[in-house]
Amino acid sequence: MAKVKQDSAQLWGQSLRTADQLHSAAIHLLRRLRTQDLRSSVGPAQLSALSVLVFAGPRTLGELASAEQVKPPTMSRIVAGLKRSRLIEVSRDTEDARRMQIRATAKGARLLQKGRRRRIEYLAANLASLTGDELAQLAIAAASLERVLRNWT
Amino acid sequence: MAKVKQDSAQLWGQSLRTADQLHSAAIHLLRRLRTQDLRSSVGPAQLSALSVLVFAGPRTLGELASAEQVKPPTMSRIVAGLKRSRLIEVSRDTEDARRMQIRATAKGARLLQKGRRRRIEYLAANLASLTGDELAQLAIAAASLERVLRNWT
DNA sequence: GATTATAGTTAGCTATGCTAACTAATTTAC
DNA sequence: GTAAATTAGTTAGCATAGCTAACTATAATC
Repeated sequence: MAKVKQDSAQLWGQSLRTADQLHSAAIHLLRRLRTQDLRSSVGPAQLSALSVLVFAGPRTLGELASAEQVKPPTMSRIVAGLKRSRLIEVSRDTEDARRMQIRATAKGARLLQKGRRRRIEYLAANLASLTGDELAQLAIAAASLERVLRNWT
Repeated sequence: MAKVKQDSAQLWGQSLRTADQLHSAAIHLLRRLRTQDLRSSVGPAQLSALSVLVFAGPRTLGELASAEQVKPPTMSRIVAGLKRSRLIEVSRDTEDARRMQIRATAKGARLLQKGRRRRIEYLAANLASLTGDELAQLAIAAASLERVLRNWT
């Protein structure tokens, strides 16, 4: 019993240390990558909502808000901005006139992919200092992390 | 030559895929963790600047701005907010009266550590779904990533 | 048909980002 | 040793993004 207790305490300790490292690394990583979002004149919240539409398909405003963990009034303004820039199109749901169908336009998809490619190439270029093994481990770890995020409580 | 070329092309391909995963994971991770900051009544930019002061020691406004990759007017307002909440103290540099010496107060350090612990414990709790091996790999990967960030170009 | 619930919007607050233009202090040039 | 240039930070003004509270419009329920 004492053994089990000690083991799980150690595991928790390592979880805490790892969580701390991940937290710090994620903050600093995104801060670096943010510098690549040049003069797109589209803010980060708009880009992030657009990415949901591009990668997960059309959504209602409420679905977008919950995907982005934001309240509806906030998403309402984000959608208004994207619409003004013609990066999305909005129509009424035929079944329920309260709902909106929001979809990315071709222009929106192009803009997103371009910015995303810029960020990712910038990061990939900086991963070049790693060995092949380290890179492979990083890929495995990223997959673990994605699983953790999918199963989040 | 052809062999080398092909190898480095494959390496670049894996770097791109890994970069993409990391990018996505970092975004979603921080979005989750952000939900733990709600009650602190101190915004994310203020918390982040405060963390620099707590972990790296006193700084001038310009140093803080560049550490946070933000322009001086923005940091000026962030500092004003922290000062209003008495989380930092500001004094003039005795050598150069243009400069400010900004340091965290005990209250600031306490608030930061508390919020940080909340975030990290939340993340650590969700890492519990990983096996010990996966957790260990994640820790190694986080260290690699931190090295990449330190050597960033 | 009246009430209740749901989807989004509007109004108004705060925080955070920017640039341009300013003040004040220090350094450099002559 | 003063005038000019540089440096540190602030102020003003604008845009984006987050929130709550209160609203409109549609749908579902009783």
